[in-house]
Amino acid sequence: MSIRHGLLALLEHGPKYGYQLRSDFEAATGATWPLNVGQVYTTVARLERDGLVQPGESDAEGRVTYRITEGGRHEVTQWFATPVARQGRPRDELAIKLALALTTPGVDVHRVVQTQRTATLRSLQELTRLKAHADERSDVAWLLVLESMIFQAEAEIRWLDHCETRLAVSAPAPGSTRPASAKAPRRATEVSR
Amino acid sequence: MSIRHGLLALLEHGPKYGYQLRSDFEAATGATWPLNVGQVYTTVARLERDGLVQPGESDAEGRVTYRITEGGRHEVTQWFATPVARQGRPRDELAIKLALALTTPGVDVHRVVQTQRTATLRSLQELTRLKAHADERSDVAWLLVLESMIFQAEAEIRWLDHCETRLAVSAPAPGSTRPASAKAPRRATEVSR
DNA sequence: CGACACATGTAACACGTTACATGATTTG
DNA sequence: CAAATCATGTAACGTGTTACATGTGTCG
Repeated sequence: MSIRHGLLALLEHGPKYGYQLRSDFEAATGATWPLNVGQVYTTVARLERDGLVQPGESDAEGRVTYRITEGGRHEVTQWFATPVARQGRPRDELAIKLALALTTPGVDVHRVVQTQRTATLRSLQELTRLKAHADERSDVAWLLVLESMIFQAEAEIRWLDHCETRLAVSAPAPGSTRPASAKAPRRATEVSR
Repeated sequence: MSIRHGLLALLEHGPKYGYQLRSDFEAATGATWPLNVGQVYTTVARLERDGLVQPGESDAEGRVTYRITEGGRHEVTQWFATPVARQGRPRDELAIKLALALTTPGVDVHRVVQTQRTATLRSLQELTRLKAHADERSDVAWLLVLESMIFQAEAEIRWLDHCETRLAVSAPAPGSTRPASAKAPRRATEVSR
């Protein structure tokens, strides 16, 4: 429901038209998650269906605008007042993957963890680079989003390392390929920042 | 795609029937995310449609089992070998909410942050309680999932605190309601563990 | 017997997402 | 002029999710 509410919140600034909603949304979230234009129209249509927005007059250049309704305003207020619940969140694919990797025959858990760790670390570096870029332009919204992702990525790496130590205890020697090196799992290696 | 792949991975243990898949999935992920039985059947039907599973013979008690195919096995291998990409993940609702709260008129960002912080902290405590419970039973899979959520919750709280300090700088006095108290935002207050 | 868990499905819907069709306007 | 961007929409699909219908077996 992120897009739905996001667009709705944007409409509290005043009536907007489709394309504008898209660019505003991307601006507000720092273009971190690109948003297909078509989706704006489908989403707004659904919002209209639910009575949360109304078609407004065409603007000066003849573009179709949408206006938020009383119900829409209420919905937004509600949205901001309600914390995001952990239960309401989508299942964490990574956690599921690792949990299942443990019990699935023929799966090298260590390998899975390391693959993910590398990928996450890489994305963390990329994020840090972007953050520097956002710092210059002092784009607060973008900064917040980026930092959120950075914090998450760091937590993920910590968790992966934690998993390795835990697995190292319960499954000492991972079978075939491994020349008895690399005893302690690579440590968190905090990236610059 | 978590459920899809999850069920598929479970089928690598051998043929299973619907109800069994559900309980096994919940067992593997520690019942953290309850899974509606109906969904197992819809999902398995889609897997069959895509040629990743095949209906097997009925088992001793006459229950309809499903068997994983070669293609299915390949898919699972692929799944475990491919890291979960940040781009592929669903949009982070909390980040979006906060980013939009910044620019939406009439929204008390401080309040939003605090509300979320309280909720997250509460859920963190609940998670810690559950972890103790999982520790006793030494249920590794469940432990991993729980710890994943704990790490995430902690990161979220850190981030929220970070947001507050950042906001405190750019918006010193939040307008009307506030008797000039509470200068420094509540600190991270690491929970026991 | 009645309630409850087991077991299998189906129908319907929500949201997110992409691909495509169609114009108008701008710009190299 | 041609290409790109702006702008609006639609059609179709995918997964996740719930609610319901149905039947069997078990247990108090």
